[in-house]
Amino acid sequence: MRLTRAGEYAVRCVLYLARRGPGALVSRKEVAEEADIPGQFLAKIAQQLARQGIIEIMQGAGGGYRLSTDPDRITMLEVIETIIGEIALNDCVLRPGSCGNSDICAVHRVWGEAQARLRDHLNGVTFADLLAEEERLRG
Amino acid sequence: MRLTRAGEYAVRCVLYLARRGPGALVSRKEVAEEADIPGQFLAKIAQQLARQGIIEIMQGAGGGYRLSTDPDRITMLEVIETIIGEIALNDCVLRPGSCGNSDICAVHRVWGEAQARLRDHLNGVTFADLLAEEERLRG
DNA sequence: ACAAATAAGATATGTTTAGTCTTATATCAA
DNA sequence: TTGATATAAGACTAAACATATCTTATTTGT
Ligand code: SF4
Ligand code: SF4
Repeated sequence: MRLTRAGEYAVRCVLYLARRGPGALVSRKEVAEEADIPGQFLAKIAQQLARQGIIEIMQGAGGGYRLSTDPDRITMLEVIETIIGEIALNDCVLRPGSCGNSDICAVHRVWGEAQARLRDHLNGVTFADLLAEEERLRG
Repeated sequence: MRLTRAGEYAVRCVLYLARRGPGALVSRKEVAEEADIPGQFLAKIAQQLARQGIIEIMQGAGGGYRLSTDPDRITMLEVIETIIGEIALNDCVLRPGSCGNSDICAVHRVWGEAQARLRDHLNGVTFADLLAEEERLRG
């Protein structure tokens, strides 16, 4: 895998929305400025998050973004994989056909297990957890 | 992180050398053909592995590559990081200065822990383990 | 001296990333 | 119903990176 800039921005965006409260409708401009994300780039990312159902986008004057569900039901894995696709440490894990050896390859198994552990770990972290940790760090 | 093609080739190269026996001197041509690696590209990768002390390169006629130590003392992490640099899930983990928030950022901690776990896991797999697993799969 | 083999640097080539630009569409409010 | 505000969607661009290959030099054994 590789966390691209877009993936990092997606996490920042969702975290900022979570921080503003579950129901808050926040303009793209505000998110972009406060979370330090290039505005137009954020637009692309938000559209992907919306397609995935993680956020809702309101168009037109007074529009903006809001979370479509509670922060404790959104995990880091979801947000990241929405943007960069399924996390894969080696291509052969995602597409076993890409290497003819994959069914008898010992290395393949190592990648598979490492990937599974990483995904499980990230899937265990919700944005509610992140908010709570932020509180702890601040206070 | 991201396992590049070069990283994958490095693992294949070391695994092939381990398979041929710890002391065996194997020509680049043989490694390239048997492990399915473009010859000149393998040369570059081998040079990096040699600089790191993982393999030894003998120049001149009758030259080639050999492991410089036992397969049970070479881990996947070592080989991979020799080629692609330290595994990093997010840039801020490797270079905290790259994001001003890193010391108060809850997300940062998640990346840090995930990265540590992944590296530990890969550091626990030696090429002797891989050879043993290959035996098990074959037999 | 010659042949075999790797070293090292320069040079493509293709893909991905990161971001911008432009035009269209939706919404609110006067 | 018109204008201002805001996002949608797709085309486009520039830079970085990955994946090699080519060329010339150097090393080594016979
Ligand atoms: S050799 Fe093994 S690890 Fe490498 S690509 Fe093929 S299956 Fe995957
Ligand atoms: S916001 Fe947090 S996770 Fe993102 S780059 Fe900065 S420190 Fe790292």
